[in-house]
Amino acid sequence: MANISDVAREAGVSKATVSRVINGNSVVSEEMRMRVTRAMKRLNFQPNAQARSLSLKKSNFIGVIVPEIRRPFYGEIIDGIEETLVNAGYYLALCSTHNRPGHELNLARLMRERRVDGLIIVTPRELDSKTLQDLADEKFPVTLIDGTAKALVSSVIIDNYEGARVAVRHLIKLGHKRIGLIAGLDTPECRERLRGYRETLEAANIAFDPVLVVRGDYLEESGASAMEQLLKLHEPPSAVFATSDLMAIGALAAIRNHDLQVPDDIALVGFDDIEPARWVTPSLTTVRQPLRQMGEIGAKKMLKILNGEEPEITRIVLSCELIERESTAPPLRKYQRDMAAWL
Amino acid sequence: MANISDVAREAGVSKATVSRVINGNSVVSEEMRMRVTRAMKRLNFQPNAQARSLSLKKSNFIGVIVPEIRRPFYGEIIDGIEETLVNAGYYLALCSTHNRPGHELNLARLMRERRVDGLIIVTPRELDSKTLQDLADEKFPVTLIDGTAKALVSSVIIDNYEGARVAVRHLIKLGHKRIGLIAGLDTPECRERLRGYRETLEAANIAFDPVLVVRGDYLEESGASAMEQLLKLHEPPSAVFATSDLMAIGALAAIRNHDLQVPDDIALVGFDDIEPARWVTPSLTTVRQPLRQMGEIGAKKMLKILNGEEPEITRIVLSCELIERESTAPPLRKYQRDMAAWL
DNA sequence: TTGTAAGCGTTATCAC
DNA sequence: GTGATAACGCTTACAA
Repeated sequence: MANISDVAREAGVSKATVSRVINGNSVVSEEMRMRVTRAMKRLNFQPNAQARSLSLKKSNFIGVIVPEIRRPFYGEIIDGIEETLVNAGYYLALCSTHNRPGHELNLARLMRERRVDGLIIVTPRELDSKTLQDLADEKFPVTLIDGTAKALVSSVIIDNYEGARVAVRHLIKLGHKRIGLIAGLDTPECRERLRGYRETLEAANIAFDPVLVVRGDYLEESGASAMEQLLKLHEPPSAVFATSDLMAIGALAAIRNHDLQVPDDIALVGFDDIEPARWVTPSLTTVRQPLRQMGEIGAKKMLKILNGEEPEITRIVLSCELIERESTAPPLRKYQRDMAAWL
Repeated sequence: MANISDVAREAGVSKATVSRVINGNSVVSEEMRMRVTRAMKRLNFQPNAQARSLSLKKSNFIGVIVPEIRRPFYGEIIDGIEETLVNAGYYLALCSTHNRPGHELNLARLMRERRVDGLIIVTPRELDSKTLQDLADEKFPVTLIDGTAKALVSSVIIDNYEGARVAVRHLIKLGHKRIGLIAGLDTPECRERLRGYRETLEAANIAFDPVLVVRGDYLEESGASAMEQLLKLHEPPSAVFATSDLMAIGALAAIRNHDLQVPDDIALVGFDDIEPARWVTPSLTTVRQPLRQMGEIGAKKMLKILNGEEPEITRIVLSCELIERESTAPPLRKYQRDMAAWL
């Protein structure tokens, strides 16, 4: 493949002139410009962005690290990042930890060697401070999406506490008093949701009952087995708040296996609002996370740091929104059953 | 950040020696190795992979171009690609066309300037030959997943004809005679599925009725409106084959809106077997595409080309598998209704 | 076994 | 305006 020297020779000018024509920032005479342009055409010249990066000390690549690519939850975030970065002339170096905890930081080092200009890490976990702090100390731009770290890096998260409150408040308002919680991985995010759950109950004078709290791993299967546990209870809940839609979908299946109905026998609220939440029957009432927007905001923050506009560390907290669908209703049936018994 | 020269100075050796220690291929005396290693530690040296690439004329980046990242269909493929490539020491430069037809080739040029070592293009469409052929002519490694092109590049696709046959045969075997088709975009892939549909019907002596074929765009909404059209027919189908799960899910909603039941009033078969196919009610009978595997195989082919093992152009055709779930059944109800009328 | 020096393909700083 | 020339940070003949 032709390079600048080839073009320079072909056009009978210096490399410097060719470079000026390519970048179009310096002044070049019209004649030179034509000669160079024509030579580039003839040789089918394509500039080597890699060499350019070496000289400029800027690769225009941003490393993006996610736990998993295929999960729509992350796909949505990545899509938001991608669109924002590409529009600004950056490229994505994407890699996945395949859910290995702590692997983010290995990948971060690798990406760093690749000389990415910055790093966007998407994770539900709390990251070990050391490596991250090293990066921060070197003034290397890092942005965290969905995760937390003690290190001084910018982050975009949602208000998990408030998200949980909204969900539980909704159930309480419908008349539920015995409300189960299917929690996710033991992450700061989920602890916040647990706190939201607990405090909302207590604010409504409903005693917190640890037996109603079961832990899953955010995925479908764990939702099903958590629900199984709740159904085995002496006094099962009339409503359940699952801290991910996937777990809610699993719970739905478990409930159905017991020949019970959602929402009449058990009301169900999810979290995330991934697309399939609309597709299941009954469609899921859930707490929407602005996933795509989280990606966009994280990417925009990165761009600002890269442009030197806003080097300060920010912690952006987005709020969630309750999406009411068919999986929640007042605890009707039970009353009806009781009433039927009275008559 | 420290570079090789810094390390060389710190260790009191030449750059060449440092380089040798880093790459570990040449023989270096134990003493030198120690001195260099210690110097690297002291300076917290991280080699610049970019400069290395420039020298080696090899970036270890593979460009991956997809229509959309968030859609599980592509997510699954990307995940397969990612795992395979990362295990082989490569990195992904990912970008999305955001479904703009033809945009693949612009991105291909951009990635090429970035000096990626190869390009994996995921697309349902037939690509314009010219640009692709240019790349092929330059011996630039390109692999196509799911798409086709007249140009001479390797590709991984599924047997769409056979996939459609399997689906339609299943419906015929159940006793359906009036079978609708919700087709996707007008791509070679979908034309094959249409052909499979048509020829399977004809092989069973069922006349092909163009009124039963409606076109969608593979997405949910289009499936719903296509189904609406089919339901408006004077004589609606008793079974429908949708060429994507997303369209099948849309169709499901439309059917339900008309107070009809799946599978009793209308049986439904999808295509793809994305995760949500299992989650909807009734769960979808569908034709499984080995998505992850397609990504893996495409990536492996790329690795082989890169290693010079298998430069020939191959066209790998994977077969699909029918996954029977709850959305298909014999056209029972109708018979029952007719029988009821007789009594 | 180690060092010297040229090269990878750009950009940027100087002169002219 | 244009052209030498020195970086950028690494690898690799070739020499010693």
